[in-house]
Amino acid sequence: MLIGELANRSDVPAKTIRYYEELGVLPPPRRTAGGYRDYDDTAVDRLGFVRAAQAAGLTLAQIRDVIALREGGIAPCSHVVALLNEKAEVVADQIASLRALQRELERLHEQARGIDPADCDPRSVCEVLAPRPGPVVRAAKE
Amino acid sequence: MLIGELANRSDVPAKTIRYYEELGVLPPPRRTAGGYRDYDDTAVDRLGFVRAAQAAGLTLAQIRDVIALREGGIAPCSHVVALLNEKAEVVADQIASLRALQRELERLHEQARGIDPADCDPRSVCEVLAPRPGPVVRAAKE
DNA sequence: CTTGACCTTCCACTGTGCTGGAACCCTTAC
DNA sequence: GTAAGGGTTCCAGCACAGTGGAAGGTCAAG
Repeated sequence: MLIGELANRSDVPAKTIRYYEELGVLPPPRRTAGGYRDYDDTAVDRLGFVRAAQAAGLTLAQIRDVIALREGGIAPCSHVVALLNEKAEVVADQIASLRALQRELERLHEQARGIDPADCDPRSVCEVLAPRPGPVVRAAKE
Repeated sequence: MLIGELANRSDVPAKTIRYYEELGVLPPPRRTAGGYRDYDDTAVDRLGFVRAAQAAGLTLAQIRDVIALREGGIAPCSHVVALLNEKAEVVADQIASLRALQRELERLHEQARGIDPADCDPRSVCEVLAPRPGPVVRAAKE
């Protein structure tokens, strides 16, 4: 099957499929006489795996490594479990930061209630955002 | 004061200060005869505001716009409140996605318990990540 | 023989907030 | 005069997962 059909069947854009190949997430398929990529059905399974792994929050680099283990003849299960645990920690941290930010936003909301724009000292730009309490919390990333 | 002193006093790297100027977050200061940036004390306040606004999760572009209002003689308070509300919504969504991801990770953890690597069909790469239920949840971004 | 759909490669760009480095100028002390 | 320690500009790149577009090759139908 050509790349367009694979794209349709897997619901992954052809452009992305080529990108995955470049990253090593998808093995280079054989080519037709004309130089077109020619996939077999396992490519559909593979893309399904990639989607499942992304849904679990793995990066393409991690997914590539998992696949490399499998291609090297090693069942990657324990490696995958370790990745999932790692990810679970990261997610917990992210949730914690976001919750802290949520609290900060609530505080600012409260604070805004008590402010008359006319009282606002232009030097502070806007007192609604006046910094106050303890450790500064940066917005969570990723 | 020169940029280095401002950097020390505000705890923002000189490089970052120049970057903020380029973005329009900091007004271009006057220059010394030798071409050095020469700041007054208001620059320290301004950087304090930027940090507070970042702590509330605003982007530099949003911060720039808030500052532009203030420089245009308009008290930006109501605009800021709107931004904070917007941000609060985004944060709530992010927390929801991360929690969904957390549940998915727990599910996979459970699932992994019942799997013997030897049973794993290489076609699926690793059954620990076998997709299962309904809507696929992508990892939260930002 | 040409049109159109499909495929190929390659390079650049997106958003976000910086950071690093090169090559060069200014100021002060020695 | 020269060295150190500021400062200046501009260009490049980081992570991340793609996306857009140009220039061109392949293949089947009309």
